[in-house]
Amino acid sequence: MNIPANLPASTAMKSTSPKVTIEVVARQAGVSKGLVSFALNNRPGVSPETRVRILQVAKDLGWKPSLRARSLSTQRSYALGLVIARNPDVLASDPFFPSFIAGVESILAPEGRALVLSVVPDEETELRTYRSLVADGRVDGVFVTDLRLNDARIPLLAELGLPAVTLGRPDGPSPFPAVTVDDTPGVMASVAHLATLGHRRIAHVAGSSTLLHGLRRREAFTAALREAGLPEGQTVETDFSVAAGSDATRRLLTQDRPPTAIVYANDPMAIAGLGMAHELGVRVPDELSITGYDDIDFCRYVYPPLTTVSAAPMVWGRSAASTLLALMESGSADDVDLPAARLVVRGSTAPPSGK
Amino acid sequence: MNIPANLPASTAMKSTSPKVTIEVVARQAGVSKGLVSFALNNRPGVSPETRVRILQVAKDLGWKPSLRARSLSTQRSYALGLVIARNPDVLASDPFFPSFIAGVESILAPEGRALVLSVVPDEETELRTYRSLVADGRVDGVFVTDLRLNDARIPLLAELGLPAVTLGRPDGPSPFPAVTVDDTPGVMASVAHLATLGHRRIAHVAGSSTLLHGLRRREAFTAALREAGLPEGQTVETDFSVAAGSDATRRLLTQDRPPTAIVYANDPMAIAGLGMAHELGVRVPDELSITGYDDIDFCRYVYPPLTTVSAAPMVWGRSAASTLLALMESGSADDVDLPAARLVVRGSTAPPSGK
DNA sequence: TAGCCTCTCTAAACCGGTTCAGTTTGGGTC
DNA sequence: GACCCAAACTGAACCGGTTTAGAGAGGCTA
Repeated sequence: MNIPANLPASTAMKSTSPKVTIEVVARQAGVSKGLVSFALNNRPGVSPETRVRILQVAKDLGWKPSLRARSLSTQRSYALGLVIARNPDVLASDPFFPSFIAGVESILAPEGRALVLSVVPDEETELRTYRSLVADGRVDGVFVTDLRLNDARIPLLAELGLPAVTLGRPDGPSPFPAVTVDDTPGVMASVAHLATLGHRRIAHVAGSSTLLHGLRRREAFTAALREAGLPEGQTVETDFSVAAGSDATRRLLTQDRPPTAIVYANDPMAIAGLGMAHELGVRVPDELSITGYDDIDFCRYVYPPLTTVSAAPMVWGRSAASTLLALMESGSADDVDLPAARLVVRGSTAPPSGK
Repeated sequence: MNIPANLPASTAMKSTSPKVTIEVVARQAGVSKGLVSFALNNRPGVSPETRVRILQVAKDLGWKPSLRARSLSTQRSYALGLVIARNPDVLASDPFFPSFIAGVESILAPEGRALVLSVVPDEETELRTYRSLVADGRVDGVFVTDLRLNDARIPLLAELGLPAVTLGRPDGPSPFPAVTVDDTPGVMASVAHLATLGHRRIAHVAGSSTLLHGLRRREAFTAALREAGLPEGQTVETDFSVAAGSDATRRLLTQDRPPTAIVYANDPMAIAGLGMAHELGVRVPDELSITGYDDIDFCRYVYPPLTTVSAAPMVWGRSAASTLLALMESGSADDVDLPAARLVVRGSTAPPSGK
C-alpha cells in the first residue's frame, strides 16, 4: 500500500520553475538580496559591472519582483482609484466614463499601474468607499470626477492624505491639481450660434446644479444670452438623465409661447428632447432648434443630426492620469487647462420659423 | 540656537495613534500574534472567552488587519478583475458595462473586494493584460465578457489557473462556470411579433459574428424566420457600432425591394437605423418596423419609442459576481441560467403598409 | 605608515500578517 | 497515580521585497 515513492520525481520535474524570488537571483548572482534590490531600483551604491551582472541574472531567471511583497514594504499599492457615484440610469446613458477610463488606462497600463473602480449608489457610500480604499491601501491616488458644489470629498481626501486630481476646478479651496476643460466657450458658442440664426426665445435644459459642470453650463447659458442682448431665457433643472430631459422638453414645448430653441446640458437629454419634439409634432429644426453637449457617438446618427459641443473625454483621461502620476512622483503637479470644447454644427439647428 | 527640546512632547501627542498592528493587539490582549490571527479568522483552537476578549481589544484599538500584509502571506489580493477589449466607440455607446459593473460592485463592496478594471484596445493586449494581472497577483479571479468564437482566453486562463466566470456559455469546452442569459427567445419573439403583424420581408442587422452573442442572435433570427414560415431574410453583419448600424440601414433601405422590418442586434444600431430611416424619408413604423436589443434607456425616449428586448445587465453583474465568489470560495460553482430577456413592444413596430 | 574617506557590499531588521510544530494545561480513564 | 489525549496557546518561520547600520577594501593625503 505504498503511496508512490517516486513522487519526488514529479516534484523534481517541476523544479524547472520553482518560484524565483529575489533570494534566488541574489544567490545566483553571488550577491546579497539587498544589492539586488538596489540594482533593480537603480539606486547608487552598486558598481556598474555588478549591476549589469545582477540584471542579467534576473533576466535569465525571468524574475519579476513580487508586487505584493513590494507593496508591503513600500506601503504603496501601485494602483489608482476611481469612485463613481451616479444614478445607474444616468451612468448608463452617458458615455463619458467609458471613454475617460480608456484614456486613463492608456497611461496607466504602460506604467504597470492598475485602476481600481468603484461604482456606488450615493454620496454617503462614496465617502465611505474613499475611506476604505485608503484604509486598505488599495490605491495610491484617486480621480475626483463629477465635482459638486462645496464638495465633501476635497476635505476628506486632504485629511486622508490621499493624492488626488480633480476633473475641473472645485469651487472652494483645494490642495489638489485640477485638470480642466472649460465648459463656458462651448455653451457660449451654442447660444451665439442660435442667436445668429435669429432665435430670441432660447431655453436651457440644465443638469443638476449641485454638480459643478451643471452649474457652470447654466451660468454660461445665462451669460451668453445677456451678451447676445437677448431676454432672459427659461431654464429647467434636471438630473442629467434621459427621462428628465424628455420631461423638461415636454414642459417647455407645451407652454403658450414655447422657445424656438433649446440648449441642453448634455447629449442624452438632447436626444430625448428630439424624441419628445417628434412626439409632440414639433419639427426639428424647422420649428425648434436643439443643441446638445458632449458630442457622443449617437449625435451624428439621430435625425436630424445633433448640433453639439465636442468634448474629448479620452484626452481628459490621459491628462488626468499623467497629472496624478506626476503628483505622486514629485509631490506636486500643475493644473492643466485642456483646450475648450468646440461647437459642432449639424442639422438640428436652423433659423426659427416665420412666426 | 536650541532646536525645541520639547519636540518629544509633540511626538508624545501623536502617541494616540501609532499604527496599531496585530502585534499591538496581541500584547494588549496578553496573547500571541498567532492567536489573534486565529481569533480574527474564526478558526478553531481559541477558547470562547479568549476569542471574545481578543476581538474586544481589537475593536477598542480600532484594529483593521493590513490588506497588504495579508495579501503577502495568503498570496491573494481580494480583488477581482474585468478586462474589456472593445473599440472605444462601441464601448462608449453601449451602456452594458456601466450597468454590469454597478451590479458587480453591489456584490463585491460588502465583501470587501475591489474591482480592477482594464480597458484595452485589442485582443493581443487583452491576453497580455490577463497575464500581467496574474503575474502581479492583482486579482484572484476574473470576469470574461464578450465571448468570442473559439475564445483564446479560456485556455489561457485555464493555463494560468485563474478562477473565472464566463458571461454566456463558450462554444468550446470550458472549465469555468457560465452565467448565461439566453439570447434566442428574445430574438425569436421579435421576429414572431413582426410576423404576426404581417411582415414578410424582415432583415437583420447583425453584430460581429466573431462575438458569440452576435452569432447567436443571428442564428436565432434565421431560425425564427424558418419557424414563422417566412423566406430567408437579409442579414448585414456589422461591428455593433452606431456608425455601422447606420450604414447597414442605408444599404438595406436603398435597395429595390427594401425590407418592411429590421431586427437589430443591439439598441444603439437600432437607434442609428431609426435616424437613417428618417433621413431617407422612410416613416417608422408606417413604412418600416424596427426592433432593437438590450432596452437601453434611450429606447423609451426616441421617437417612436423602440420595440426591443429587455436585458438586465445589472442582474447579470450581480449573478456573475456571486458565482465568481462562490467559485473561489469552494473551488467550484454551478452554471447559472438567468431568465431570458423579454420582448418589450413599443411604437417602432406596426403592420406593414399596404404596398 | 597611520589615518581617513569613499565606494561596494552584506547582514539583519522590517513591513504585518498567516501558519505550523510543539509546549502547556486540564480532564478523563484505568 | 500513571498515562493519554484534546484543547488552548506560544514561538518562530514564512511570504518577498526594502532599508539601514556597518564591515571591508582600496586609494589618497600627510
